[in-house]
Amino acid sequence: MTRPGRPRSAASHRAILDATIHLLSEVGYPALSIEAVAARAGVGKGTVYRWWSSKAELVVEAVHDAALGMVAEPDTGSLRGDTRELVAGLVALACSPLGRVLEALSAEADRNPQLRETFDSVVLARRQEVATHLLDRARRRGEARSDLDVALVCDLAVATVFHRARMDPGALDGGFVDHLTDLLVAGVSGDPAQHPDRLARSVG
Amino acid sequence: MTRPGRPRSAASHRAILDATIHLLSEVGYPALSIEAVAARAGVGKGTVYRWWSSKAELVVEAVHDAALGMVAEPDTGSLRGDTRELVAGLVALACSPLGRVLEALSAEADRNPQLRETFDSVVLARRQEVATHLLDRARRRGEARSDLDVALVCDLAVATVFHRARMDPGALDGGFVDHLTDLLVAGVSGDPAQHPDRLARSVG
Amino acid sequence: MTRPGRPRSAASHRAILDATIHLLSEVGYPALSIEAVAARAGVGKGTVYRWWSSKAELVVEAVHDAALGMVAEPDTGSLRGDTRELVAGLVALACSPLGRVLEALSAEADRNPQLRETFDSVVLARRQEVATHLLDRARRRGEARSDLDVALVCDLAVATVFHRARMDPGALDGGFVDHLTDLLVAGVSGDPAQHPDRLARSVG
Amino acid sequence: MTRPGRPRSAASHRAILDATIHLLSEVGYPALSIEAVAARAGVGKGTVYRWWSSKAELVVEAVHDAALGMVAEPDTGSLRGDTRELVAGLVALACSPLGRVLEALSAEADRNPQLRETFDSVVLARRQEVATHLLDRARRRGEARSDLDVALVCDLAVATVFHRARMDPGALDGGFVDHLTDLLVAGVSGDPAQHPDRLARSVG
DNA sequence: TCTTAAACGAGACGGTACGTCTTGTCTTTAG
DNA sequence: CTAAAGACAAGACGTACCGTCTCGTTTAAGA
Repeated sequence: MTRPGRPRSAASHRAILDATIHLLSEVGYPALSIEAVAARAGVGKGTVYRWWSSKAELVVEAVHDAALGMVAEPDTGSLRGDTRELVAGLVALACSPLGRVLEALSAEADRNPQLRETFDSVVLARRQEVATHLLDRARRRGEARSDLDVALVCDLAVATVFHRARMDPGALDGGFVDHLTDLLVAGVSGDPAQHPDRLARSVG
Repeated sequence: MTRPGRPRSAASHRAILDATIHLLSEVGYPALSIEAVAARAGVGKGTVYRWWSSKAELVVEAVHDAALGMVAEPDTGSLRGDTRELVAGLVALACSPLGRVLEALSAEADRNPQLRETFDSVVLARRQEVATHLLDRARRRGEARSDLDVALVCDLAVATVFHRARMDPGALDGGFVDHLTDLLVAGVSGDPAQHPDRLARSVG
Repeated sequence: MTRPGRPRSAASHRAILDATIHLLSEVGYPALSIEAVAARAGVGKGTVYRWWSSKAELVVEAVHDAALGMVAEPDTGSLRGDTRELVAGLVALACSPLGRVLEALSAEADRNPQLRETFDSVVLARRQEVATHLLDRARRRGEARSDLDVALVCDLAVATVFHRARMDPGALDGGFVDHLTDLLVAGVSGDPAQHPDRLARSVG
Repeated sequence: MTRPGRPRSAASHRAILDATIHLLSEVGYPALSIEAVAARAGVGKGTVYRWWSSKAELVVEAVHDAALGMVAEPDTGSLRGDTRELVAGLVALACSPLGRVLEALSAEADRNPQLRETFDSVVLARRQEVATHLLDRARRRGEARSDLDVALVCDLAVATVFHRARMDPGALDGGFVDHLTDLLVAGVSGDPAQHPDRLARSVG
């Protein structure tokens, strides 16, 4: 027993999500208009409004849809190798068409919790998971400190890559990946005992 | 010998810049409208358009005007102390009203080079200078590696602070400052010899 | 031997025609929507469109359906009596629910020949027939001129009644019927010889 | 001391009224859209809405504006001559572009009192005035009955002309004018004493 | 003082996009 | 094969601003 009436058109649904992603990457979030999405998708405005009640809702679904399965789990055997791959993956993402969309999203994140959550789940969450495993392995090999804030390390990497992508996209080359990897590995493996305050604390 | 006619009204000028900063911090860059600036400043729209030909130009001047002399040079005697103060200063900036404006600016930076340059000169340039001195002193004390990319370290700090301010403003507390300082200090002082490539290079 | 498949629903057919008439009398022709007809008839939109290809076609059938046998043939023995009854019948029609529908129809007649024809056949044709007989009898009694344009006299009566119904429905009372009858009878029985041109013609 | 701000643009005002009249004559009242008026006038929608709050209001002004000084006062010396000129004037009006507009207006009159009033004041009022003078003169010459309802006579003429214009525009020729004049003159000059009822009444 | 001319406030202008509504058509499942 | 349901493309609705423009008024320097 199904609902009567004409079912939702899969073609329209797809066309709208695609148009949204393309327009987002071209004009950014604030300049994205539902009218333009409908026109680009070859669809009536009503069809968009029927299924998504706001621009944010539409963007959220479009981004989730576009970002399915985009993080691989690196396991090269060394902290440096794994980190480099994670950073390289981030750079690849930031440089992809979806990257421009995500930049726009993060830019809007402080004004719309829905978008913040989307950026978080698409860019950060999976990477934190991956990074957690990565650091566990590293710790077992004695390559990493045990008092790390994984979320902070992830934010460090993500923020820096997206910041650079925004401020100087040309600089996102292999050298950048190397240097950032260096800093992260050093930070992650650095002996906290070097620090007098922490030394004092751990002694006391 | 001055131009004939009524001179520019200093009061209007000030009122417009102030209104711009306030509105920027309230609604962000994309939603900032000249109409609203004019209304808030108690000024005709034409007066704004007479002196600034675009929203970007207006924002650039307003931000520069608001950001005069906001970075102190820390010198605590230790890398960790100096770093902590730098980070704390960044957090303070990001949490200030101007901080919200700058966030918005950095968000828009990938669409407008003029804004990128402004963010760069107001937030990054002076801090890179400060960080350079800070690291020089640290190196002289043997606390820092000698092969550091200062710009990258600065970007790391700035990007992370502003990223957190965007994604989770509540988390910008003392603990955050500590952890970020830890990571930066570890990264900056970390032994590059741990890296096989660099090891090979230093050996060869 | 019947056609295969589900037969046309007589109930739907009736409900649609009735809904059409009621809505026509309420909102008029231009504001009549197939959607509203379907809703009022408790029927799917498609069912209406299946059987009538346009609003005009639907209205034409509905009006013909509603107007079956509505003109009686007066024969009171005098021109005045017959005329009064004809006019009274027109006023009754114009005041009836169907009258409002016909007004709307005549209003739209200049944009749609199909509607013109319907108005003509429902309102005018039968009345011209009646009026022809009426005037024949009058002429035989010496009450009417012999050079009358029957169609014009009919139009005069119909147009005036419907015009008044539109412009001032409250004025369609017995006095109005009297006065209009007066004018028509006078016009119909008036001596054409008063007219110099016609005088000249009849002399020559 | 005048109002501050830019004054209303006379050109836009004119263009909007003209566009309204032209579109009315092309598509009729119900199909007239403010959007189309604005486009045709080369004007923003907002400018139309700023000065007229509804379609009806706009149409009312446009029609009044277009109808300034369109009724001449005939005085040929005879009832027939004056009547013929009045009828001919009506036919000319109904055949003019404004005529199509007025037809549309009268069609809508039963749904909108504002439009009724406009049709009345533009088409009827001035003609009733003229007809009153015309009949006064005729009565002084003994050409007309003294118990006439001038408004009814006017309605008769106006309704018939507009009815014909709607139902059969091609028939609005000189012959039509002649026949209608005949009937009107006969009706107006017909001896009411011929009528037994009235005779009885006047006797009693 | 009087003249001059730019700067000013106000706000109308031509536009564009909004989100809502209704149109007639199309496409499904149920009967 | 019809009926009902309802999704669809299209486009007008009236609103809200956009950035430009055109007014009458204000204001200070130069004559």
